[in-house]
Amino acid sequence: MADQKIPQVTAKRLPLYYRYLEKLHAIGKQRVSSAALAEALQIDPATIRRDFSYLGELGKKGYGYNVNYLLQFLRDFLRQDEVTNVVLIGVGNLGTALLRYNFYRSHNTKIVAGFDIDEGKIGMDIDGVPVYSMNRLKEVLELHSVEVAILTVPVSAAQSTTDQLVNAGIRGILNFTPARLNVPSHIRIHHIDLTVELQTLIYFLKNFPTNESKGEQNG
Amino acid sequence: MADQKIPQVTAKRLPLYYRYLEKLHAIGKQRVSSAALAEALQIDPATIRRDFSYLGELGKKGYGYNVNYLLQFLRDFLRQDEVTNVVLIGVGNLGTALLRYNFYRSHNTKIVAGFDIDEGKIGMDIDGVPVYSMNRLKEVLELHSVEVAILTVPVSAAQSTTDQLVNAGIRGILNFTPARLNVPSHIRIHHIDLTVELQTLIYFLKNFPTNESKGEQNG
DNA sequence: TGCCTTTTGTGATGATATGCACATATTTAT
DNA sequence: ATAAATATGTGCATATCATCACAAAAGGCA
Ligand SMILES: NC(=O)c1ccc[n+]([C@@H]2O[C@H](COP(=O)([O-])OP(=O)(O)OC[C@H]3O[C@@H](n4cnc5c(N)ncnc54)[C@H](O)[C@@H]3O)[C@@H](O)[C@H]2O)c1
Ligand SMILES: NC(=O)c1ccc[n+]([C@@H]2O[C@H](COP(=O)([O-])OP(=O)(O)OC[C@H]3O[C@@H](n4cnc5c(N)ncnc54)[C@H](O)[C@@H]3O)[C@@H](O)[C@H]2O)c1
Repeated sequence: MADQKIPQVTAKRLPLYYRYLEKLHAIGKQRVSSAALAEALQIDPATIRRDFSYLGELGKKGYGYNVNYLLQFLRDFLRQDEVTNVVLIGVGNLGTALLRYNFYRSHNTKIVAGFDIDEGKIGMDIDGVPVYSMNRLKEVLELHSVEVAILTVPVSAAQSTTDQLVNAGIRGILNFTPARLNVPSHIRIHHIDLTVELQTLIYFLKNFPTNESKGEQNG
Repeated sequence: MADQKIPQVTAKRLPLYYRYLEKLHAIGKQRVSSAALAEALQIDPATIRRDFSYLGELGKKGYGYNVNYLLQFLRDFLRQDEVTNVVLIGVGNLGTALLRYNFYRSHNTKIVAGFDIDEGKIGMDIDGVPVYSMNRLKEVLELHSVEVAILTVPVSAAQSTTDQLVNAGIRGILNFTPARLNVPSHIRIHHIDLTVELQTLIYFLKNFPTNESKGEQNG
């Protein structure tokens, strides 16, 4: 498979394409061109074609892309029909919001459990997701075959919690804390630093008041 | 000023440096090398030196960087002593979490108001931040000189809300909805798509089980 | 003082990503 | 059937970043 060759930026755009194709499918659209996708997603059409070209020759010249075919292809490629179970550590302000949202409704990802050290939270059920004590971490991860954790604890608890996660066999962490986590090299970490995002936006506004440059890739 | 020449990625890392320097300052550290910063922030030391070099010659050979000096320099450069007022549209799950967090405690950014259409929410006070009806948008933006909005409404309301924001004179939007917003070219938008972040993490885990590659820059 | 060590700032190179521009293939209309 | 219109896939130029590697400068120690 072409997997090994896909640029990181492309991998980040594929879910975007997938989501939009679902929408097109839902309204009965049969075909779509890179130009139409470009318009809707605000990505250059050549970039879109290049992205798809990494996966194979998915389109037809003079026609464009068949929505059903492309959708199905991406579904397989992104393994959208396998449900991935994840857990969330730190059921506070942000953690609760993410739990409530859950990603399952529209996606293939499901938060199956929350964890906290606050006795008041342990035992709660948030929109169907149970909150456990941290000492049940390993047990629950194994039960649900969980390999990915969302980390929304206070920054002071970030490293110790991460150590516990690594110990319990996690492989990937989506880190919302500002901490730079130390982990063995086989663990993958993605950082989402909302404070930095906000500050960066403000920085650009203050320093490039008349913004002609294209927006960068965010999220 | 060197402003015009700073790469986007550097601009995103500056707040990171600033935050860590504050920490060093707090524990009384006087000097720091790019190697030490690299270790703590998990960024290549050459990248750090290059980043600083865009701002001037801030270090001294054989010595490193003076923490106080660098901190003060970045404070000025990032205008960390000017408070930037922002508003938040859509006081739901995510919006409430962001409001509660607020960025003011440790940063120069303050959410001064929330907005919603839900009658049950209008008039509320969330940790000191009032929630207004959407028809008071222009008035409140002007009162507090707000130019930046955080958007956390349902995706269905994203474009119409954006139009209202643009109309009311906003210049930058931090967009948490999955919608690709259409705005005049002078408006700057940063997207934070949490679903895509999670999916991308999972994609990389599934496809590169033994991850040797460095993690990319995320937020 | 003089020598060795440390560490910067940056030229050079390599890696990754974007987007133009067009040959090519296919559709659509007449 | 033929021509015109459409839209892909990709070579190539350009842009943006990351990192190596080292001369040069400054510190620190004997
Ligand atoms: N809330 C936001 O909008 C926001 C924005 C930017 C960054 N963040 C970051 O996200 C993280 C969470 O923020 P928050 O506002 O939800 O904080 P919070 O205090 O509301 O929630 C933290 C939760 O973690 C739990 N916790 C504490 N120590 C723990 C431990 N050792 N193990 C397990 N659980 C533990 C607490 O009981 C609490 O429920 C913080 O690191 C914060 O910096 C949050
Ligand atoms: N909650 C999450 O963790 C999460 C994760 C990923 C993405 N998102 C995105 O963030 C957005 C908000 O998510 P949420 O879970 O907080 O939703 P939510 O339904 O809890 O909150 C949305 C809020 O917006 C208000 N609102 C609706 N229409 C409005 C309008 N026209 N003008 C002003 N306010 C309006 C609603 O009254 C509600 O208070 C959504 O677009 C969602 O896709 C949320």
